[in-house]
Amino acid sequence: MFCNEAGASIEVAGILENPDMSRLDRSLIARLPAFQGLTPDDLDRVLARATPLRIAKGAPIFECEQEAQSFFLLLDGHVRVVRTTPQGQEVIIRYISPGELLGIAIAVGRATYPATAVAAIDCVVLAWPSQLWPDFVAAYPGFAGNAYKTIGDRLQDAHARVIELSTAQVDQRVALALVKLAQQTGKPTAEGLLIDFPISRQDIAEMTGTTLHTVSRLLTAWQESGLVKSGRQKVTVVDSDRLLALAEAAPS
Amino acid sequence: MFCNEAGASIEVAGILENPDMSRLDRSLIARLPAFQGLTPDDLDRVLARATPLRIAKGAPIFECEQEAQSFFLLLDGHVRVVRTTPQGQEVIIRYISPGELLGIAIAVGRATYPATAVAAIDCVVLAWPSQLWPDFVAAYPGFAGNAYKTIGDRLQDAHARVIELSTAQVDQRVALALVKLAQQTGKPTAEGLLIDFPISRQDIAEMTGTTLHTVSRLLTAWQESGLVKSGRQKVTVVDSDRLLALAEAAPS
DNA sequence: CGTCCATTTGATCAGGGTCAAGACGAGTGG
DNA sequence: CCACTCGTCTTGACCCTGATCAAATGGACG
Repeated sequence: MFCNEAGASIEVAGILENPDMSRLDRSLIARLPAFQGLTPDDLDRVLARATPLRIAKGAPIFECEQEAQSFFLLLDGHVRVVRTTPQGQEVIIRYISPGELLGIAIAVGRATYPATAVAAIDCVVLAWPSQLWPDFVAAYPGFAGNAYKTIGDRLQDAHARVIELSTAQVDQRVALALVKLAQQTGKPTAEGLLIDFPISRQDIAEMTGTTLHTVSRLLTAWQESGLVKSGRQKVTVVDSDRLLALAEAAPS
Repeated sequence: MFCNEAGASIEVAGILENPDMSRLDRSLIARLPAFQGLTPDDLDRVLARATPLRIAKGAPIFECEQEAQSFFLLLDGHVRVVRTTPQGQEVIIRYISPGELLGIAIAVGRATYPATAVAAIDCVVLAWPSQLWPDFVAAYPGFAGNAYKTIGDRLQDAHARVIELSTAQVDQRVALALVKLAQQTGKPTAEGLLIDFPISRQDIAEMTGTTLHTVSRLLTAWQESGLVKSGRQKVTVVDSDRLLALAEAAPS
């Protein structure tokens, strides 16, 4: 179960090799928003029920429509949440960063996952069986509250994207998507905020409802004006402010 | 508090005139999904804390960014949930039908409403103070569960719209919006399913991310081919099946 | 009967999708 | 170590969908 097509050869911080992983990162884990308000004892009990999993880059964590047997917390890596249309076009719903919950369909009474989650890079997640959800809600109201807050944020986010797609031009949407990604996952470098996982033009297109061609043209144009710097599956946001201004500007 | 700019002159089923309204519709209310799983006694207690309100057509129930002092249940009428962009463009997030909860920001830990709700026609709602939410969740887990299910459905819906806006053509989006509205609120007539509240071309445009001009052209074209029948602020879906086929067809 | 708002319809045009081709880089197997 | 291949990215040319601009028509309501 810890292996998948490339599982055997992955080298992630040796969490699985350490039988006592939960104690190892306890202090880090305790700090996650998902666990705010839990007593150390409660946290112990919650972590004791979790199964750590390592997911290879490109491997699915769960698939759309599949029975929701577990819910997850991303400890390390980045996850892409995707839906495919009947015609086979993919749309990226969101990227998940370390510390976030995912696959929490069970929290809103769904029996199946509404989307597919794929590891954008090698990931480490904690998994809990869905049956535990009602117990967790009853025993650790803080945990449930944080989970519902997450759902509320995502609902808000989804509405924001509906509004964006309805009213903004392609360049604005792409600019905003890059700014958000940079804020969410940006790693500071000499040149600016580097998006911390491989992301192709195609990926950006699937996030913003456009084509890789248009994204490519925009990125080269912005590179020339010093807003971004980009390479193969790599984007660095150089001037976040000007990019954001572009995203919010009236369509000149 | 029961009055607003047009409040005094509205004529809605005389619920407020009846001091005992809750007993009046008890059997109807008990049947709403929001209350499934509550014992009659619990339902009594829940309803005893509710304030019935009458909202005139066009009047707001709550406004975006405003402090979320209450949550609501729509008993009668139809509510349009709207967001306005900084540039002043309006986007219709959804229409609420009788029996649905609204303004449940508090359930996901928000202090303010994320959107504006406006009565599309004269409405009757029940309002509860937000402070009651934690008590309700604790005392009536079924109520909370149903509320979270509602939120899950809306999240699902929002994602569906993101996908639509990202991948479908305007005509498909408009067709799908009409089919959904007809299913949700359609009143059977001799000609087909009549959408049960005044809805303008502009409204449909704001739901689908297009312009009233394009909607107008589509509706006249579809009227000629017998798919719909429409008039001033009025749309009847004549051939739901063919309209749905159009919505799902590959962009020929 | 006049005013206001919703709707229709035509003409124009541009944003951005589609089609096509080539360049570049990275990993693979010989 | 190099040649090959595949996937990503770039760039040009073209054209279509649907927005924009403009104006007229038609109900509804005071």
